[in-house]
Amino acid sequence: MKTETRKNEIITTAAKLFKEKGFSAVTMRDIATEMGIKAASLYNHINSKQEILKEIIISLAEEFTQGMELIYNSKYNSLDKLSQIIALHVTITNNNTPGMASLNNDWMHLEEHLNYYLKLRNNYEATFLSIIKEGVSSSEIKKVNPEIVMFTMLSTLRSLYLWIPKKEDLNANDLANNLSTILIQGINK
Amino acid sequence: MKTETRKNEIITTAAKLFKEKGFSAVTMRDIATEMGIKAASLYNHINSKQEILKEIIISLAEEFTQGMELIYNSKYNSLDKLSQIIALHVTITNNNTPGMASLNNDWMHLEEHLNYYLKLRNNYEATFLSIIKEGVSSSEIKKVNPEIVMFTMLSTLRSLYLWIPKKEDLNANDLANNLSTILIQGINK
DNA sequence: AACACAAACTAACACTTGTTAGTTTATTTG
DNA sequence: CAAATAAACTAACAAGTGTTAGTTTGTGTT
Repeated sequence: MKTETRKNEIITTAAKLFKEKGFSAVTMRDIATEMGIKAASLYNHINSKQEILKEIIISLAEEFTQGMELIYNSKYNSLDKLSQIIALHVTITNNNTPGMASLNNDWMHLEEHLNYYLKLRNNYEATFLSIIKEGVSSSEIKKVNPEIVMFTMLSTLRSLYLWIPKKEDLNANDLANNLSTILIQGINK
Repeated sequence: MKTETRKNEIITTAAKLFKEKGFSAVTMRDIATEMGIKAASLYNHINSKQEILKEIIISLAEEFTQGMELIYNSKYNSLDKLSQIIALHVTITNNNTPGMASLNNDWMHLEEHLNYYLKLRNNYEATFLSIIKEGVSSSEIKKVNPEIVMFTMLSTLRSLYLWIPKKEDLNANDLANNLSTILIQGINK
């Protein structure tokens, strides 16, 4: 595809603005102005505002699905799998912070692609949950409510997009290690 | 004030819609339709769409500020204070889930009241952080990065509005206790 | 009966929205 | 040079936006 480069510039610019104000509050004129062109010119490269959102969110969701599948099918124990899930989130978020903001906050505006997105998300969470339950069964993990464990971890991981840009001194590896320690070992001495 | 009741109905209805689609995607006509009246009628009770958002967010932010002040000045040890912060979030969120969605996702649209909101939030986080640092100093808490600890806890607590409505079987007390265990003791057996 | 008032209404406004059509400009390719 | 193509432009649209003005309706109080 020839226009792929310019199209990607639009998507990147849009994602940055979507992160700041949300999908609905950003206009096509906002995106165009940010790029130094007119709104109508955007349509030489993209078909609609919706399509921009879809491109941002679906590719990320598929990346997570793929990563989770790999981890689930690996032969590590449950706690190591959880650490790898943490690393997966840190890596993806580190590569595309603005996109993660849209994934978290604007998925409900996907319209035609909403069902597909929800399918991926439900599948992701079901696999995540089953890894935790395996850990409880094998006595690696305390007898705690597995859903609350997943909720705690996912909440933290889904918020990474807010914190990573504010802490540029922390590298991705250190952050992943710190999070593993805190989430798995707790903070009590 | 006499019209306080009707005004509160508008705010409650708006908060519910804001939770589903976000502030910017909800129109005054949406809110009115949900209440079975016309958009113009809303203006007998409120001054602007902005004002609705302000009423939702600022009152919650002040509630958190007040609760945090109480906990900070109490004579409990650091870990107990952290448990109380968890309970504070569970209680407030349990009482107003839709409002918490706006607080988390739509604060950037506060405009005139944005600076005041940010002041409250910065103050809240600074106090939170100092409680964690005290715990590290007094050796109650492991030598971990205090900011990452706060980030982990706050991410989880700020996401409660998403999970509480889905788990009506869990009562507030159980949830707070479970979260305290997981966040403070960890999940490793 | 007369009045006050909360709360709804209709109609309209000025502006913003996403998007389309048709055209121009500059660069690359044959 | 000629042709093709990428990428910008101007102008305009139909629909939707928050909001205002002025009016009507119903209910309770003097």
